[in-house]
Amino acid sequence: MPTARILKMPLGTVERAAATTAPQDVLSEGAATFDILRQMREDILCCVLKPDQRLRFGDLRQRYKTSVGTLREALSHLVSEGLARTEAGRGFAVAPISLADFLDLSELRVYLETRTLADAIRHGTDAWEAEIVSSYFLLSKLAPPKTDDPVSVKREWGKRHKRFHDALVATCTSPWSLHFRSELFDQARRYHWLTMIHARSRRRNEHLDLRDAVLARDIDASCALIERHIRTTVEQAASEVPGLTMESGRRARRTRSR
Amino acid sequence: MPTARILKMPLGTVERAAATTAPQDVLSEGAATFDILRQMREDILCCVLKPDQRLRFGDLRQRYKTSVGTLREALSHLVSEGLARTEAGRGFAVAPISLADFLDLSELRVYLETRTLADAIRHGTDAWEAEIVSSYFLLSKLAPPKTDDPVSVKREWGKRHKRFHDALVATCTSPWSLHFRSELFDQARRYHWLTMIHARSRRRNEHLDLRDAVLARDIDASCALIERHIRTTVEQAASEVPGLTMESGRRARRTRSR
DNA sequence: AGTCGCGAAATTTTCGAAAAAAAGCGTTTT
DNA sequence: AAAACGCTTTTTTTCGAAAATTTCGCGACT
Repeated sequence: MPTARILKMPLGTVERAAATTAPQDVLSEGAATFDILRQMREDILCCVLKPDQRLRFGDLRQRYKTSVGTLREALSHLVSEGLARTEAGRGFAVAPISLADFLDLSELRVYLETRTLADAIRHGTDAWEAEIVSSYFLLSKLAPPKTDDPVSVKREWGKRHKRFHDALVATCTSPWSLHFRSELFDQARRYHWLTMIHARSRRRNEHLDLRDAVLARDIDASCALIERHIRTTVEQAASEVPGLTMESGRRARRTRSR
Repeated sequence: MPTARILKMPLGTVERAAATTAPQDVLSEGAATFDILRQMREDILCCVLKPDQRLRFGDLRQRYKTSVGTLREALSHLVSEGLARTEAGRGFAVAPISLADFLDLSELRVYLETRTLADAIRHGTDAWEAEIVSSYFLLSKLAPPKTDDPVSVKREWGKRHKRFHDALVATCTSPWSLHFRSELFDQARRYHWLTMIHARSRRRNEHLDLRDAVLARDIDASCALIERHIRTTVEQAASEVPGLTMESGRRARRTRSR
């Protein structure tokens, strides 16, 4: 069973806490390419590289201090993950965002998050609970970042946020579900930064409620909470950030027409 | 079964716009890298490159007549698709197969196939029906390949089989669902060749039944058919091909110890 | 016997330059 | 004025060799 490995994993490691046993998440941890890939992924997720932004090799080479080949391989991965696009002969660009896309992926997310969470609760262990407690604690020590917070703060919060959510579903027995869940979670992260900019009073204790429901092994309550967690964010985005989310569609068309 | 509830669940409300742009299926059709990628994918899907087989650059370079960089990029993609694995410094290998994996991915497939099919039927058009008729016709002209059929025959049948199934869900309005469905469909293809080897009398008209149910716009019947289509194959594999499906686990270990 | 170490061979990873393709631009043509 | 052409510049794509790493084989040591 793949879960066995998760359980043995030391809980202190901040980096790759969970989801490592999924079918193909692991590229090759030690390689330099992997570092570049991770950096670029973070930059896209945190919107340092903005949607629809063109990714020229000249710039990238300078930014990441590496060769074209390595970059190309990393970009290739990002395309597969849906974080970048490429057209023959026209290089790469950050994947666009749109309200339609956010709605679509959130809909699937609800299914995958509830499915994996329910299964994880059924197969929960002590180590699983411990990692949930631990990762929640780390998350709670950081306030959700505001618009003008430096990127490093956003990055760190994003990391802890992901770690917490990964911890919740870590004991799910379906590697494929976990894999797709993780991919969609990352996709959603891009939209989160946009909604946060406009979010006035942050709804407070959703993560705490979630943690407690999960630790109480209450499947129905947990799934209901995570479903609302996702749906609330979508609705917020749909109503509060219409300008930004629609903007990318225009920009995408402009790029193509030129 | 939870699937009954799933069938009635309508998809998100506002996905019309998203229907046109798939998330990331298209790499870059014109490029040479894309050709190599497609060739390698086919070779893995048809088990010309066998599960757990190591993919050395020397051999690959000769086989596909291309450079290391290009190969690396293609392999990189295959890893993302879950058709290959890689470990830092140890190169690439074809992804292993196992009964557990087949069971897991089939379970998710049932959900994604029924979800996309139901939505596609709701949004069906004349062109959609025409392509279903056409692709079914092409599929029906070829008998399902036997064990000793040449690879080219298997390849062609596989191509038509995929085209038919793609046609069924073509008008689904959820790009993400379509994307994941397609990925899992390809994964399942690898297992199909193994089960076919042992399948005695091929159950005949499943595709025809499916076609007619879909054209009649009967969502419940269509979904029930495709669900059984998937489940039957899994059960067949589980009971009839225990030796083969279990073998890969051993082989994987052997490769590593070597 | 087992294993530890060390050099040789095989293999992977990284790199930047050459080739190919696209974009930009000014001039000419309709 | 808009389209068409040919030129230069920019950017992408492809390639194979150099560097780094792992694997293998063999002899010495515990």
